[in-house]
Amino acid sequence: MAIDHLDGRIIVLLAREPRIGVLEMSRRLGVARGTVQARLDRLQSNGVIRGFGPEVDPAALGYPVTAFATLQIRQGQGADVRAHLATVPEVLELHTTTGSGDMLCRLVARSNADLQRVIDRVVGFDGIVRASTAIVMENAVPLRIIPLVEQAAEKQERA
Amino acid sequence: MAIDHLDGRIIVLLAREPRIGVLEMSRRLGVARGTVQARLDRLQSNGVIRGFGPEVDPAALGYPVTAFATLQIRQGQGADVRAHLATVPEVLELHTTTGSGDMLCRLVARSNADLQRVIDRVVGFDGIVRASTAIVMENAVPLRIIPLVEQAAEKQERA
DNA sequence: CTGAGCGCTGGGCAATCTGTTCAGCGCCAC
DNA sequence: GTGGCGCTGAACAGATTGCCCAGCGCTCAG
Repeated sequence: MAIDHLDGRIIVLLAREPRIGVLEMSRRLGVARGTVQARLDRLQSNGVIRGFGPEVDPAALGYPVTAFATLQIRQGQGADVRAHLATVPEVLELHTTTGSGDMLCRLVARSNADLQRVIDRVVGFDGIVRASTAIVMENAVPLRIIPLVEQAAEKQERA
Repeated sequence: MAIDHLDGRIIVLLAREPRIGVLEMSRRLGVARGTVQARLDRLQSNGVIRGFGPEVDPAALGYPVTAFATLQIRQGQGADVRAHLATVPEVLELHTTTGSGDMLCRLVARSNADLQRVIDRVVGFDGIVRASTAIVMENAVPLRIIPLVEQAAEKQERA
């Protein structure tokens, strides 16, 4: 659960050059290959590293428009709404939250016009009372993890 | 830019079993290795596949709390705010949006109490007028791409 | 103090995969 | 009909992987 400095360097290195391989990593980090291998195994079984899935760019797939929708759900319909949204491919992510809304979801669409279709499909379900949508204009900070990893690694100079 | 059915199968396969390797993929898909290799190269240079960075779980790093904050920015301070937020490790993602707020960011924290510290740091900056935060209770649909890839692949039975 | 457990090192092994190249073949457009 | 393009099936050397081992230093419990 806690990661030390070496773990941090492994993750950062991996994030910067994913195709790098254990051998090359051990060379760069100046440790034995077995060590890197053991650390990686541990990080993966710990769940710190979930996997190495391909990062697909929706824009390159023809879905350049991203939006966030805040949904208000009718009492007791949460499970149904979740199931409904899970069937919509354009829903990339869904969270239930505290606050003014009840759920927050990330959507993509082929165009602003197409976004209307997606939203209609999302909210065209009985349990959803209201939806408020914010279209993303610029992704100022793309999803990142390195700074957090570095911070976590520093705090834990060996668990 | 457009992907066909084979591209879709490659991506889906890769998403399900990231460690699979080109050779094994070609076996499973029933095509020649060179074909898979060429497709992969194309997908990557197209930008459809950005990379294969490790997926790190913030919760396993000691940051189990996720929240979304909607920020209102003082006119003309956008760039400064972006730069400020980029320096906060707990800010995993930042978008500028249309709608009631001006920016939407994803935050993580070590606890609900720690979230207060993070928010203070985020909003403790001159250009930010107001922040409204929603704490994530459940990640009903984790960030996913497969359904979208499948849809994109079906629409394009060979570009 | 002593012994056990643990992590890292440095080495070695066979098996596998990668990057790359080649010729052949079907298909489409010009 | 000819060229371009994509896929196949094969080959090659080079590199990497998964796995195992003995040795060594450190920490902790007895």
